[in-house]
Amino acid sequence: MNLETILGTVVADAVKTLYGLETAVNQIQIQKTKKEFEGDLTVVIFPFVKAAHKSPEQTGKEIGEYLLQNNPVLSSFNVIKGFLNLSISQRYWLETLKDIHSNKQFGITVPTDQSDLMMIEYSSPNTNKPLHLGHVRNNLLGHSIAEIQKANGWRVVKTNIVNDRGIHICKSMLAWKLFGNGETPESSGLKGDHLVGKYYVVFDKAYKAEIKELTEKGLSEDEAKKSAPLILQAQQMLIAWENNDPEVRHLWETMNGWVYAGFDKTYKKLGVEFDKIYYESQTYLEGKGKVEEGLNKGVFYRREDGSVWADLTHDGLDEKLLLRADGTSVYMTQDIGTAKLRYDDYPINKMVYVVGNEQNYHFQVLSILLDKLGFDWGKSLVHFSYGMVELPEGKMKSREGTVVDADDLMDEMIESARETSQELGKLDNCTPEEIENIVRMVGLGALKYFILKVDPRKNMTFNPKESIDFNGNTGPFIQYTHARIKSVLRKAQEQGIDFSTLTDTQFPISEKESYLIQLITEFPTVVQEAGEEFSPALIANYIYDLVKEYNQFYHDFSILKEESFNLKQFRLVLSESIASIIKTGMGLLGIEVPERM
RNA sequence: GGUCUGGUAGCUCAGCUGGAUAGAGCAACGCCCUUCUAAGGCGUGGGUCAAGGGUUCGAAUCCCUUCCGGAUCACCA
Repeated sequence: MNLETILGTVVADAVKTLYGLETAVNQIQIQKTKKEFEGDLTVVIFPFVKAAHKSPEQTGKEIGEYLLQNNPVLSSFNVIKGFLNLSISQRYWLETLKDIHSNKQFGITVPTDQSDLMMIEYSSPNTNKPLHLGHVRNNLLGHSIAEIQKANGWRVVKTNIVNDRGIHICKSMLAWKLFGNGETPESSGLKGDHLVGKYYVVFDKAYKAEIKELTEKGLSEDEAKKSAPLILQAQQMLIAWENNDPEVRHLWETMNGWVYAGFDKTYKKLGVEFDKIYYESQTYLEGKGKVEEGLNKGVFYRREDGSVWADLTHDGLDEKLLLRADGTSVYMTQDIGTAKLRYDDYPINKMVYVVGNEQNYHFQVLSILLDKLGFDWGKSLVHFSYGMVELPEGKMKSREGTVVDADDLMDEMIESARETSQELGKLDNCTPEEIENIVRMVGLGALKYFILKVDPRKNMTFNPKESIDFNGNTGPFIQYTHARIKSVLRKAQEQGIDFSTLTDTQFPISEKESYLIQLITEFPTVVQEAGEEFSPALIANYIYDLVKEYNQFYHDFSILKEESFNLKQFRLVLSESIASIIKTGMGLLGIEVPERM
């Protein structure tokens, strides 16, 4: 039970005893005391003044007296306006720190075999172009939220549904066939996904040229788009693919193979991975059966042309197509099928889709459809809907070449980390392997933190002209603090100082120090909230606050030169506890922290 | 047009389940390395919290209206 709850209970008692007012504990407002006032926690008194028939100051004083007498954890209080500021005894803080320091799993709930299972779908790339910054946000959020849910006691299965078929894939294939001259990743030196992406762009250019030619001949824009030879060929290729044409299938397998090899490298560098990968080419026919079933049950209906629809007007939505007139399936049909497959494969208690907010409508519909089809988990699926990454000029567009490439961006970040390290002379005593590792951690740390610190639901802006910072509220700032603490701890160890625990817990500490312990105690709540709200940003911002406070402490107090053994030991234990939270917390964001930098 | 969503410092963002004088970082300017890592610390300047109204002892936060962005409403995925 945390301190707020303990105090809340006593406050409720106080109000009842003093004024006869029944109050639920969770109705009592207890917040951290603002820095400019004395105290650790503050009770808001205004809600009780009516029952007390006294001034806020007088009421606060009476409640304060009661608390002081009935809870040994408190050392003093003061009342300012309607705010009762409580000071917690230093002994309590020291005992708390001692407990936390000895708890290797502090803030983390480890799942067991009996824990509920959460499946998290993320990444979900198309195999016709390389990953860009938008995908990076998706992957980082997906990976991080998986780590956070694990830390909240869930068994987690991370899954990826690869969109490996369709007309867009055929476009790249066709362009390669027509203009590629047999180019391969080996012959070109290009990463496979980039090579295929190149031909996607080639297709688009050639296609646009054909459209232009046709419109100049008098066709309308629409007609030109539909009758351009290239698009007709691509459509034929798709049909050939669906008919298992050996040549087309072979080309498809070859080019997708290149893309997967490229994706693997990108995923590995980003530090994300999957437990189970589904391929749309294997699942896209699933779901038709379910739609037929719904049709028979009368949940869906068939139009004269043979297409199948769901009428969602009673749910405040439109009508939705589920099968085309020719009987082929659409996106929604596939998602129904994929969902069914997954529930056949795993005992899923909760399904989470990490997909951009542009698909809010799709998932709203999917949830309703699954529910109508009788899946009891349909209603409870979670669409973890995140915002777009925008450039200062607006949206990124693949075809217009305004995308920020994932591989390029990671490489640039690592290179600027290298430059900064060299300028500062930080890594002069390290081996080349160590340097490589640190520079990678720092560069990627900066990128990941930059993305994860913002509220996932909101759109965010990325300006490629301004490099991502290494100072201030950044990943490297946090990593640096961790490295500094580790450095002090190494020195303490060399000097043979014992900081395995707190020998004594009865000596005075400063306000800054007790405040740091208070911050530490908030970590489990933050992890829990991050899980409930699906927000890695909560963890990022918490770690930043903790680290900022610690740096002030580090600047103002000396640790190893402190003469009092109790204080020296305490500061080491405090520092080690904070380093541990930094490491755990950053781990939940998928960010590594170096031992030195 | 319907639905959803956002508007906080020059820029990027916190704060939003109502509480004290709205916070950080970047950018600008100034100070601090003979002391545990200066990727650090301290300070200065910078705000009609889009606008107006309402509820309340109290509103950036809740409600309504308006203005300005973004997404979506495909027999694309």
